Amino acid sequence: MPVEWQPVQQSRTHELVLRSIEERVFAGELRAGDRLPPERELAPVLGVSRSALREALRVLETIGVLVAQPGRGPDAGARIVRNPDDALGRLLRLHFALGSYSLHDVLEARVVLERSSFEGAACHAPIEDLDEAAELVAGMAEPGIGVSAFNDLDTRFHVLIARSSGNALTSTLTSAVRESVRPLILRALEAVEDWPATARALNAEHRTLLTLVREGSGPEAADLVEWHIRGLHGTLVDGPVGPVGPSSS
Amino acid sequence: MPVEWQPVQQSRTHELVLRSIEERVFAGELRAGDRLPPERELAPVLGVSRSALREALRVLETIGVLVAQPGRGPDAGARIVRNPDDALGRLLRLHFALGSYSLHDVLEARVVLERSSFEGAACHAPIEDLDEAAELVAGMAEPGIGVSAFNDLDTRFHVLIARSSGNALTSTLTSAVRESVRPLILRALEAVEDWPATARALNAEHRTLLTLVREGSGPEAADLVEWHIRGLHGTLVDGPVGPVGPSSS
DNA sequence: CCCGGCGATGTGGTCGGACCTCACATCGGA
DNA sequence: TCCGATGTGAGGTCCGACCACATCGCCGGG
Repeated sequence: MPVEWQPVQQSRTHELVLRSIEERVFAGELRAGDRLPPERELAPVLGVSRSALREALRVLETIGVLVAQPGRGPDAGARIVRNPDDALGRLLRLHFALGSYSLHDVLEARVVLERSSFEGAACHAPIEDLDEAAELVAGMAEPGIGVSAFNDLDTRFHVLIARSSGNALTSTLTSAVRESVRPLILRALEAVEDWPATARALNAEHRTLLTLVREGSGPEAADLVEWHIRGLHGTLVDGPVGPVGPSSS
Repeated sequence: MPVEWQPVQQSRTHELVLRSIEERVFAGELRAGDRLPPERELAPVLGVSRSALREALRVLETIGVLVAQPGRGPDAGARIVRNPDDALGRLLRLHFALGSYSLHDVLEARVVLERSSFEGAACHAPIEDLDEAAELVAGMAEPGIGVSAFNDLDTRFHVLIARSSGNALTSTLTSAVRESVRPLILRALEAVEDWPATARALNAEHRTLLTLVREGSGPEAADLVEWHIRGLHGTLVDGPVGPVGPSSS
């Protein structure tokens, strides 16, 4: 046999419905902002039950392609939207927790993506984003800031830079990857010995990063953020915090 | 008010179920390979109807965390698995079709990811993967190969290199991004004027890439693949093929 | 004439029950 | 001993009903 046999995949109905709607999207017949017919109308048109249709809609909803609101009026019903971030974040978080990806893999991915983010941000980040980033950095420099609050601000800082890089895709990916390791970083920060000193060191890096981005020094910012990320992940593997997986801890 | 109000988000039951199962995964109580109780048992335990539970399971299934098989025996039932690739691919394809990402964004993402892939592959790609890649390259060099078959092999080549880089996460991301532009590339190749010449040029690049990877020249391979990708995407925007989105092009 | 209350309407959300298909497990007859 | 009919339990599908909610529009009081 020339190639391996494909399972004939005789489908479950909801899968067919999903495929049908996807094709409409690929064909450009469904665009962001469009409304789908009500479930009770669409189901018989597609020749399936409402349950099967709803399962397909649910899937589309969780991958950020659809939102559904009950009620009546212009906002009600199922609408096509573009909100990939939540879905991607959930996906990566779950798979990271399941051990699909090692910490090392995530580290490398972060390095690659954030280098690109910072380089992009150095080239064309809007001023207001940089000002907002400055506020975040200032927030992290507050004396006596808690680990949790710091982690929140740190996440928002990196995500903001990614978004301001002008590339929606790498921005989404960066956010998702950063979010997926967020609980791990939180635990690592909680376990650090001299927290104030660590915070100061991280803050210094953040300030320098922001300065480099402001003056358009893309490559330097990229190098520094790589060092920044590798340093933090180094404490992850060295520290007493084990991986999420079943091993030890 | 200190911070903006969060919508209270009183959730729909299936969302609660989803969250509940997710927490089990995050807590490490559910691992890859584990089986969930039958739907008819689990639903009353969680205090929801089977429909709500099924919607949550369906979501988990489409993000590659779960597979469900009917019947009886060791393979039957709902099992936790790790198969993020399909889900990620579908997600990116849909959002790309919806115009969440511009062609430029995808180009940059591909460049960043595949540079990393090829550098990784040059460092530690297993011999058998390289041999398989050589077969793919040879397949693409077949005289009179069709555009569609070429595109298939080309996709498999890039995905294979990504997988052999040893990084599961960037591999998955690379595959997903490459797959998301697959139909676009197909249309661009179909529209090319002198197809045999184009194929020859691309094949030469592929051969050189493979050689560089084989001899461990990571940076050189990265530079070449960047040039390779930018060249191909250049034909995309130049060619008569417009982007899927509604915007002008 | 204006305006506030209140029911009609239509939407998604949920639920319980019923039946189907499938694949394994079992047991009986050849 | 072997083989096929049958039982059983899993997910897959469908149906009908009800619920919660938001809007629309009527209607009566001011």
